[in-house]
Amino acid sequence: MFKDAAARAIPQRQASEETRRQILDTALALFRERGLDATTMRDIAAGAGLALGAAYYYFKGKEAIVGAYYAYVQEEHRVRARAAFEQAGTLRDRLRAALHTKIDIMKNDQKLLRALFRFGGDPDHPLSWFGPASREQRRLSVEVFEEAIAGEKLPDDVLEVAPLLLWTLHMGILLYFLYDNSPAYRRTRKLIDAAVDFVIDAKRVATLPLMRPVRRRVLNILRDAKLLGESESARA
Amino acid sequence: MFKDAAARAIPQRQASEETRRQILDTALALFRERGLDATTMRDIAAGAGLALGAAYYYFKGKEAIVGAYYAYVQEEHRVRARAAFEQAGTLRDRLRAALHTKIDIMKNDQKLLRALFRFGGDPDHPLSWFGPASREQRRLSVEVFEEAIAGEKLPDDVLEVAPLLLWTLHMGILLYFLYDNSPAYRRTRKLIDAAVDFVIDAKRVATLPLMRPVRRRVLNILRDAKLLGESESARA
DNA sequence: AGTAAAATTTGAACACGTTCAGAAATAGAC
DNA sequence: GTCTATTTCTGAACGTGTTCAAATTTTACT
Repeated sequence: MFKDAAARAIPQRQASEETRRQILDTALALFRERGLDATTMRDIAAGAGLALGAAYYYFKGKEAIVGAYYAYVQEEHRVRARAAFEQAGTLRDRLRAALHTKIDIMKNDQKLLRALFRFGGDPDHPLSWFGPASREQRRLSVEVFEEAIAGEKLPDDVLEVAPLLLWTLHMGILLYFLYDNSPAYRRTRKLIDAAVDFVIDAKRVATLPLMRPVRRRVLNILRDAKLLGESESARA
Repeated sequence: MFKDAAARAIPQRQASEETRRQILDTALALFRERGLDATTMRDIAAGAGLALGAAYYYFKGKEAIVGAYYAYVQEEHRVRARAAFEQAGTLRDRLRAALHTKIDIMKNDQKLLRALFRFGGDPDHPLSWFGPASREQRRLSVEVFEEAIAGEKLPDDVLEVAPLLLWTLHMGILLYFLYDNSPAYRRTRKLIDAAVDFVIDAKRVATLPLMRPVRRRVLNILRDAKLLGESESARA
């Protein structure tokens, strides 16, 4: 039948990967130009010089193309944020970089992102924000914020929730970005800076020893809600 | 041509409103049974004993039917929350009531709600969460939380943001509800109770005179982001 | 009752996303 | 070079949401 799974996973034709790219590039160009809904699979196939069916050979469907874009955004965010972290010394700089780089990547794709957000609420959908299907993508996204606060001296319990909270903030800012129609998304940029300043202050207050009981309460809420995995300090 | 606008607004046929109801009820029954996507407009029309086109005479499209359900949820929430407010004395009781009644209304429609959430991210969509098209619905929804805290003695600035913050919390809980697969949505119920307790505590801290500068900063962020309308205390 | 206008209903038609049976092109073995 | 299996590609076909011109029913008025 076939040699083995590993060998079979490698594309036999070098042209294959190129064709896939061609379809993806054509699709994204059309999405940006006319929007997701106004771009038909027939348009995409024609633009890539192929028949309709060929597009479905490379992508399971229209949403899968959007999914490929999403994966690109995450990977690019990782790369750019890390590069920025090399230069940025203070926590403020690192948090700003983590958020601004994300907007940098998506700044030309507001319409596309709006369409992507459609699938967020449905846990069973492969492109949901919190569902099991996008678990890996989410992990990578949270990891960026883990790295952003990596050098900080923080109590254990804060270390445990901080990345999740920052990721949530980041999702909120993304949502704001979707609705932002100010030139060059200046309002989103300002919101990021203001939000980061607020986070810095909140950190100062939240890490006071006095606040330990409050932190424990928040942790317990999140754990009961299964929003946070179990951990050592669970039975306190 | 016709008498006048007022007379014309009244349905000529009493049967008309009944037919509309019939379509809506059939649609919702099918949505609950098979889900939104698996239910076709042809199914709905057939179930209501009509031809396909008739369904489009009463509803602009499939999404409009979902929109009608959404409007029902809001109205029902208003009614139930107010009834509960009559009985509930403490702020804790009132906030709990405001949130629990909402879940009560939607508890059989998780799948439908997931489909509704699809449109939330797109500002141009009539069913978006924050867009101009759903402004009125949103106002009604925020109003419930205004009423929940109506009797409280609160500083002006807190009064200004509190309903918006509570509404945001409520949206977050809704999102959690969408993903909750615990029996009888017990996790969502627990989260509501815990979140309300947290809000009560947060209120206690946030209303301290000491916290006034912090409150002003938050207010300024929200105003700069246009998430809050301008007001008297804007130039402080 | 008769008539015209309006409201309601019909079902064919359109463009879309997706599927699929098979055709064409290519790779690998001999 | 020939043959076979695999990859790649084609385009017709299906079911969908939506539109629309036309048919039918009801209302309003004389």
